[in-house]
Amino acid sequence: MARSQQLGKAQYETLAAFRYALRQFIRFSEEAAQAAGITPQQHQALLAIKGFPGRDRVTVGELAERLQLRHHSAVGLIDRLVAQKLVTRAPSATDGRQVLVGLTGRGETALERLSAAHRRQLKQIAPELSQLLKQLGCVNE
Amino acid sequence: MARSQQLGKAQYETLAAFRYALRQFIRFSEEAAQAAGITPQQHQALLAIKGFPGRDRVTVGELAERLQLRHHSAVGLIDRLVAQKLVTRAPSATDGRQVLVGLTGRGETALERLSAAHRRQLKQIAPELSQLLKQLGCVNE
DNA sequence: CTATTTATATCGTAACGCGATATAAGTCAA
DNA sequence: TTGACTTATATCGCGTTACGATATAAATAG
Repeated sequence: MARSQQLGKAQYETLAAFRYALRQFIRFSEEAAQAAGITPQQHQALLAIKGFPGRDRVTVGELAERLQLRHHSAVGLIDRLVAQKLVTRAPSATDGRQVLVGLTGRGETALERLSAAHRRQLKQIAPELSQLLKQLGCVNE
Repeated sequence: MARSQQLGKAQYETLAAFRYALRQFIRFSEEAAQAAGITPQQHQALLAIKGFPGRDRVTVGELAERLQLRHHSAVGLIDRLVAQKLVTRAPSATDGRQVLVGLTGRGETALERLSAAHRRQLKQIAPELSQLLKQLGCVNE
């Protein structure tokens, strides 16, 4: 009986299949964003803003954290979004240091369509992903 | 009752949370690879080779497809892996045009450790991911 | 023998985020 | 009020990666 640290061929295949599925999803997402006329990163940002827990505007720092970016990389991303009129900046009322970023009408529209498509896609691949996650969990434990 | 195309705040939050979880996993993976002394892309390649269904050596074209890369981008990636003695090239016996790429001992070792860590991490986050996938599927349908 | 497939090679390009560093403005606590 | 900290902005060059375009070589297949 193999020790739990030792991975067999099946485990490698499962891990690889999981990453393969993720890459395909990400590729789908990138192509959908490009087709919608925005970059994948911009799409990610719109979703992170609109989908922020309990709010629909976020500070620059919050966005950076949600996107796993450095602060000043987020600033640059927001600059590009503002230039495309997809989001707006507004100073926070409660803390003058903070800037709140929210979607414009254009941003909302773009995100709506993309999100519907993503939800459809995810529903398609969810069974496979769940299956792979389950496989990773239960063998050789 | 909202139409299935219309997404509510909750759906955006779920989509965003899913992407956030993915980004965190990917970041974990990147840091693990760097800590192991290889680039994230090299790690992906090692896994794709060792985890290829039914085999543990793959052609350049197969690797490109599994990594969702262009053919000649895969060639470059393999060049770097060979330079680091993580994989070897060998001509295919059955088709002289093809080149089979397989892991060296060093490659095996690096991948083993990384894969064990990844499996642990995935087991941790699997419940959350599954939950999010389920949420995406069942509401407003 | 010709057309196709597979891999390799080279070139420049483009995107993206990073580290380093600096500035400005607001907050907060002593 | 002063001084330390936080937050956002700005600028610089760098490094990594993958890409398109294009060409070549070798092997296969019809």
